[in-house]
Amino acid sequence: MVVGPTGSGKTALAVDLAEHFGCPILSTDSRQVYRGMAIGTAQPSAEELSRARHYFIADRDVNDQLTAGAFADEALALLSQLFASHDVVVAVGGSGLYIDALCNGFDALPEADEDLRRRLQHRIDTEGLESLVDELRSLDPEFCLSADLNNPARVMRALEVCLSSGRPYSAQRTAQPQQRPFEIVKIGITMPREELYGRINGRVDQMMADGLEAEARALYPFRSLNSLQTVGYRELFDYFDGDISLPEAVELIKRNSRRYAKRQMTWFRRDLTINWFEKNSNLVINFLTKKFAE
RNA sequence: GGUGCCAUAGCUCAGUUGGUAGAGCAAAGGACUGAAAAUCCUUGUGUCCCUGGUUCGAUUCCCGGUGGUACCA
Repeated sequence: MVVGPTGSGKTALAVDLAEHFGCPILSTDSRQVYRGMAIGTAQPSAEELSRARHYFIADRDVNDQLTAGAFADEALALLSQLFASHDVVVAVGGSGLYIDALCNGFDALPEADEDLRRRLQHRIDTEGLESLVDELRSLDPEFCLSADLNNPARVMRALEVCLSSGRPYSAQRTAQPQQRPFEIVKIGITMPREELYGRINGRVDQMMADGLEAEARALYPFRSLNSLQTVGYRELFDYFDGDISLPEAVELIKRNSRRYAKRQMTWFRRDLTINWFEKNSNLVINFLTKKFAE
């Protein structure tokens, strides 16, 4: 499994590994799964796609929302098939929660409930977040002790679980990693911050040259979908609305990509099972070959 | 060339009636169990342009310099 911040060169490394080990690639990216977002999400190029069989790349409509839990279920089912004919499968992507769901699994909590979420969101808009926090405090006081009660997404999810299961959220969380029927070796790509930011900025310019604006224009009607809450599109939607200029939108895409990369690094840094490498396919291949021989 | 104005955090600037300073943005650190490229939390020491003077004490006042800017020539 290859991880690392956006723009670090995960895709290229994954293709090299897949080619060397003669295996398919499973993407663990929450946005590259959608069709019509090839440029903005930096999906693998046609050339890269031809060098290895890819899964979870551009294989669903933007309306067909994938969530972390559903992804893990689908990916596990797929992996059990793939491992029937392959000793190795390369997974690659930067979505920390998706990776966690796949590697460690989630506790048996209720899934997202769209209707309930709409109602809760409406209450936040009309009564304020504090109203939900008060209710959550009565249903799950323990969770409120350690939770980030300023975070609407967290409060809503916790309340959603309490309401739809009838039990406190905190009582249903075990933080117990689940066993997987395969061994996971995590490879992380790292490089100096300055170099990474330079790559990210350059890649955004390249995306614009490749036609990101037209791609975003085509997705504009779907802007409210979760799949379009994505760096590279939201900023251009604001430009289409006339709220900002095109140069401003491009600058914001660069800044938000940098911030995204930083959040990814924060996430990955605490995973002590990751083996970190500078971007160099041969070193990684040597490392893995030795590892697999054990 | 002359005159006025400006010079403070990476950037844009505020401020100190003389007691070494603070906002926004950028940036950094962190959190994360079915929205996760989402969402949220925390963090401000900087030769206050340089030399000299006045003063117990100057980033602040004064002389000179340098750079920028506007107007006049």
